[in-house]
Amino acid sequence: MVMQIDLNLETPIYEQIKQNIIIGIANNKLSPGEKLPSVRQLAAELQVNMHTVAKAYSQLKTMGFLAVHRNKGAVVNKPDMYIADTEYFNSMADRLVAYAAEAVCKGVKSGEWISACNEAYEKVFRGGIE
Amino acid sequence: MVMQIDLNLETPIYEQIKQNIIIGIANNKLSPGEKLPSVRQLAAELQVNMHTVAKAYSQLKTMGFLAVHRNKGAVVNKPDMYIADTEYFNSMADRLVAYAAEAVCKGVKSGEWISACNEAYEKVFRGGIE
Amino acid sequence: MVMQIDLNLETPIYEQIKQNIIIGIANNKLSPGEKLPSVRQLAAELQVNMHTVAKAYSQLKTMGFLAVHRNKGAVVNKPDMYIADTEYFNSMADRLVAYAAEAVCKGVKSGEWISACNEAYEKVFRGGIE
Amino acid sequence: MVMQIDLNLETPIYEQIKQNIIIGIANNKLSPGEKLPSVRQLAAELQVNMHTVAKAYSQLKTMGFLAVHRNKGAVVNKPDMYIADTEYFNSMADRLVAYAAEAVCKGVKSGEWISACNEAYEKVFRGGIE
DNA sequence: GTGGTCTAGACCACT
DNA sequence: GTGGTCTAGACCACG
Repeated sequence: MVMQIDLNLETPIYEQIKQNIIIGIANNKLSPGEKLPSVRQLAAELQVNMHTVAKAYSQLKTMGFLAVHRNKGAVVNKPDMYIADTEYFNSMADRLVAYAAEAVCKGVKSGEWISACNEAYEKVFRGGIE
Repeated sequence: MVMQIDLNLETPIYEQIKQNIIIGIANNKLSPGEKLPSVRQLAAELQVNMHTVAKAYSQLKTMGFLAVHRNKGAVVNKPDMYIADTEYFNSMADRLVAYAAEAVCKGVKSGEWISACNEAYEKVFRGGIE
Repeated sequence: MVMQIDLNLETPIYEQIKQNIIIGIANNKLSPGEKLPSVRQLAAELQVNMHTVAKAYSQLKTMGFLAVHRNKGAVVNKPDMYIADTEYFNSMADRLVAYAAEAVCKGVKSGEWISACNEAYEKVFRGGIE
Repeated sequence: MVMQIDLNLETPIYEQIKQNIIIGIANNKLSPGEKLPSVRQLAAELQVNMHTVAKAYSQLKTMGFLAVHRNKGAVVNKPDMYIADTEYFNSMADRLVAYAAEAVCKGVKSGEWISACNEAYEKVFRGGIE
């Protein structure tokens, strides 16, 4: 798995790592049960500190996406470990409002907004039959 | 204009102020040419530090939403000062991908995602004919 | 609030800090809304590293016990932020089984076990009317 | 004796093995004088490393539950080798306090706590007259 | 002055 | 060789 990290971005590195892995899970580049590189390996690859990677892994573990073991490294969990609940739907809605507001201000039309949202979804969708 | 600030949120206060103003512009509670309260006034009203409000105004100025004059205070700009360009569309798309990926992972269906996006847009839309 | 930390224990320092704070909340030495010492302050007091305290605070935040702000430090949350759900009851039961088994092996009588459990509860109970 | 090992748990494998054996002794599935499988045998059965089983046995020996002989393998000790002393009661009390504190914080009532403790005890009790 | 992030290096637990 | 813990020091965002 290739990962895109931009050290100049305001987004913390560990957040970027998290996002990359989440995107990987979403579009099936990372399947449940698949092993991720060790913290040391990934840190070397991305040229960042080991602890930064460890923090990303640890938070993904808390979010339910990964299982992390002392000796076996990090492994992608089965989907039932992190399936959406009502609370998630609410927070998702809230976060979208802030983005939508800026888009509206900037004159983005309803159709443009929806098609951008749709493209984003398709871009990361794991594909296959639902 | 009433502003909702939650000091307990992880989002920085100045970001919350920015978002409130942007939402206000989006749904026409704030019209182009309208004068905003002074930094001191708003700070007192929200019970936050003056610098915090100043930072929000300053960034909104950079984003093109406000015009800030030395003695006249802050005024909402005309839409052509901050209309979306290609660069904005790209950054919007990038940010949406991160959200969409988490949603996909958590099993949110395409229809659910789109309707959430649509609701968010309608919630902040300034109304009127497209 | 006085805190008991034993560097020679196998329990990680940050866990000990967490436990001390949880006990403090349980027996009302720490009330909702009360401010905790800053990470630097507590670290100096306990003679441990700042980051170790920060980790404890951060995990207590995740568990819902604390609200942590960039500038205001850590504050004890209101009880409704961390009230027990079914899942908690189950994990609590599981953890108790391991302890009970050892006690049974060691010939601890049912009555002794129950009274020890009861004493532990009373020792940390916040007192007052339910 | 069937043993439940969950590699995905945060609890170290050797701890899980220890707990299983202790629970076995508690509810009389393992009687004093009974021979346990050899390190190699159990390791093969559980599909874990030999050293892991050896560590569990060794610690159980230190705790007084097992006698381990060079060529005879591991045997369950007689109860008088590991009967509770004051020190054990104190450590048990300390461990219970940490659990009780979290329960109290989370609003678990005294009765709920006691009945959970009681159930845990009954679940592992070896049966018979006290 | 507060916590957050990142880096760095050491030692340990686990298998 | 894996992740976990602890220490330490630098810089930044926030107010």
